[in-house]
Amino acid sequence: MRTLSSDLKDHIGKTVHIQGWLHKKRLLGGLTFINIRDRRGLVQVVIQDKGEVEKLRGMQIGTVLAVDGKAVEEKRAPGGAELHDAKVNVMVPVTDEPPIEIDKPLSHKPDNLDTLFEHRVIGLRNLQEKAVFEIQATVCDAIRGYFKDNNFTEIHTPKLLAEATEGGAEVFKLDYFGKVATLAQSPQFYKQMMVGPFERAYEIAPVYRAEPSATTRHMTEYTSVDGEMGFITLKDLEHFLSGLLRASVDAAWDKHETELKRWNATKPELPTDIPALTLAEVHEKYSKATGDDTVGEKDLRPDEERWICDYAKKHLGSEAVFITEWPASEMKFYHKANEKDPEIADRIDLLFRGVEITTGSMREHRHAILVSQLKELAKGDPKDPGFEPLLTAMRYGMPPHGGFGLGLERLTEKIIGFNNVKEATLFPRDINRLSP
RNA sequence: GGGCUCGUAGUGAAGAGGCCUAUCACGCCUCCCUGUCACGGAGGAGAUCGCCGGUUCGAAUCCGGUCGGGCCCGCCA
Repeated sequence: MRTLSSDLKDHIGKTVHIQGWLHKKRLLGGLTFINIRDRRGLVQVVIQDKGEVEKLRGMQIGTVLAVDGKAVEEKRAPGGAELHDAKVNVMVPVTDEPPIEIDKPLSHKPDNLDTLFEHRVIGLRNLQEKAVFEIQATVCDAIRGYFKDNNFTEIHTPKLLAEATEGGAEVFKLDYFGKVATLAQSPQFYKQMMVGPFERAYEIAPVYRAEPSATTRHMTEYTSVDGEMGFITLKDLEHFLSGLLRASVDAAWDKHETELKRWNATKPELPTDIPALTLAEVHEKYSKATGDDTVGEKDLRPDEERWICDYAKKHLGSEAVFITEWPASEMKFYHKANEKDPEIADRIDLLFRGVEITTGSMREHRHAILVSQLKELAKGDPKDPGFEPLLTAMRYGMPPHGGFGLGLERLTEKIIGFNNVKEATLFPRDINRLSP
């Protein structure tokens, strides 16, 4: 029976069998300490028998070991317990020296990120590095829980599509048995259609963007958290997103405070209702403060996103901020213009610690208006197989509805306090990286 | 796609015309060490300074090209 590192203290005085990876060797002459890593953490093994130590000669970090020994309470040991009288069995010997060291923090300096990703397979064995993805898994769990608590149904939509549809982002094209298929840039139309059957639906899945962007915010493949709900208003969406962000952050801090502090993370300040500013207000404040005139611009500059987040932290008591009242002239064809002011789109962006993590909007659910917006804004053909199903949904009854897309890696990045989204991505994909 | 910037042992860094036969730390190998936990100590191996060309008596160092990173902008989320 295998005992896990975390359970050693429950077996004091007993002989136990542990299995894991050699994580660290410390040879002190007559006394040798080794750390063994398993899925729960590390266990310290003390070896005095020269013959047992000799079995580890030439064995590199990463060697897979099984060790039998006696669990002993020991104040001087990490975790308060350790293994004595160890009998070592090398299950899988490793004699090649690892390309990077994993028992100390890996360099996350921008210049060294390439090395970090090149040796990702080994680097993730570093406890601090793998914690990034344990935190991400917790965030993902929290998001699922929040959706579930709000009566959403999880869906899985196709990533292979017939046409380039949404407009905006470039899509990847690929050969599909002689036809051209595209990779989904978002589950946008499918999640909207699924409001019909489910009223509330969500998906957490990869999406693909063929934009040749080389920034700290962009990848060609990322994990999109998509939600869509019927019978709501833009204000409802705002509340929902406030709750979603707080649930994510709280779960991460409840479960991983130690790891987050090791990354020098601070718990973000987030009020119950995240403050909202209009796009015009942001331009005005930014222009006044920096002397860089952005008034009248139809989007936010990256520097404005950073600046307004600093502003919100200092003056609004929040490290996240909603941006509202976007120009209707720039909206996607499936967005809905504001009923009272048709110059404004019912769209809302959520900025968190300097980056946009979410875009949400009300969708145009009235068939006739959607058809005309499709023709005018996207120059699209309603008969196109890429658009036709969405229009069918509207034709046969869709309530006012809205939804959002959230970048899981950007959220994780900013919870931990990284500056590059790729640091929060297991195996990042960008314009020049396809491997590992 | 544009601008700026960086490529030096396995990893991280120093060196900015001759002090370089290239320095340091970690890792690796050998030896010493019984409470380490980024253990400590002694010794050793490991780099044609990304690549190609040029300037110069002399290039890791200057110039041009090239390849590969990074950051910002654009595009986008």
